Amino acid sequence: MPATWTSASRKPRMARKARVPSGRSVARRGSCGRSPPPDHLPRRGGSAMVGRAAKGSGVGRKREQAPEGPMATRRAPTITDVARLAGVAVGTVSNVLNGTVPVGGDRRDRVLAAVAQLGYRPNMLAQGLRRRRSPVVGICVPRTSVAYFAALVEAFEEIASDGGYHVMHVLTHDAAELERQRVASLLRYHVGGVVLVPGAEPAPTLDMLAQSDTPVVVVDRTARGYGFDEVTFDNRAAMRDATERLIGLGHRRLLFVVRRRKLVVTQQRIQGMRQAVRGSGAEVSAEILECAEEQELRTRLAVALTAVPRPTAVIVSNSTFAAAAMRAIRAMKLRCPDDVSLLAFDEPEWAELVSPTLSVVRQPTRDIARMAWELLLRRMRGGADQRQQVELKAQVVLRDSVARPPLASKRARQRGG
DNA sequence: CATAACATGCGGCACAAGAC
DNA sequence: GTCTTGTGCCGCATGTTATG
Repeated sequence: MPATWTSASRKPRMARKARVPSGRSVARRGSCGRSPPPDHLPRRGGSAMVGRAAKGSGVGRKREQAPEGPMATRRAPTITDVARLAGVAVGTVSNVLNGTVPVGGDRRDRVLAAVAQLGYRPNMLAQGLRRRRSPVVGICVPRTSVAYFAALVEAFEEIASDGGYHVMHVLTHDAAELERQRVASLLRYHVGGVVLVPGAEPAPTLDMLAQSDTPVVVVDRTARGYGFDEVTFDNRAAMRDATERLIGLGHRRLLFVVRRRKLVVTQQRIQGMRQAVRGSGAEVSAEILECAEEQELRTRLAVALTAVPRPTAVIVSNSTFAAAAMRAIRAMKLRCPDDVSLLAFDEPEWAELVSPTLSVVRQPTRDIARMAWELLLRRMRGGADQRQQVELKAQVVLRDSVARPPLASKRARQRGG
């Protein structure tokens, strides 16, 4: 059987073969023939029966013969129930609720009253089926413990919701296989589109998405060679700016703590850091420390900060690392920023609540979400032709956790008298 | 204009028929 | 008896068409 029947290929209902002794086939035939099936056979309702059911002819599905009211049948009320209670056609209910055709006066009031009385909520799966468009879009991010991803999901949900869509949200926990599984489950739900923040090894997931017809927008990290629309921010420039600001304050020993060195964004940040170091003309050491988890970071950062000479400024790649770094610095009885400065990519809500307040690279989260939504919507509506790549700017916000390094501030005090 | 009737969308499932 | 293939039902909301 073809996956889709076109109107040309679809068999007329009357012409369908009724198989005996298949009870359901007979029932179907009875329905199509517009005469009630024998009483001992199951009856199929369907909208064709609605008018007669609405008029109380007593012809309808078996379940329609159950006691009236949703509580009696323990199923969610359908548009048919609303129509029957209001004494109008199903199409009229649809027209009232969707405003497709104006329905006035008493009928409209009866429909709205029936909706309220039954607590009717349109079935989105059925709507999607009929409209050939899923009202749900998927967003897949590595984790929501990172403030940036949490904010991204929140902003995207808000924007998509304003557009009449719902968001199904999955997490990959930075594991390639989980990422593939989670995205596969989104595809099984036939979401209308997918926004993906890819992990370090996204090829299987991206291959799968490329083979599906689902519109995709890749966010935050690039996916070269796949032709997906992309929304990123300029990590290289952001890191270059941050590094230049630190060097400008007198820092000469920098430590960049990352979760995954392999990530494209991490590579870009490292490049930005090196560009700034080269451009400064000063003798600056810039080390990279790769830590998979927060506990590992606390241990290894403690080791790094006992080195002689120790780093004077630490840059971390996200908010959970920022919290772990603060703990490590405190545990070592070091002072931030007097002994070591701290700057984080990502701006958690607590950045301005802690002491010292946290310096950050602020990602344009809301703009990223809005742009991702616009691109996805364009793809879902079939209006997109060429691949779009949008790169937004991040902003370095220096607060109390960044200051001149110990030696530089001593010299500055001496110069100042 | 308002309404009723009908057709349609998709995929899982049950079932019949045929092949082995 | 088992497996494969093909057919049609079922769920539900809504767009389209015919009718009053």
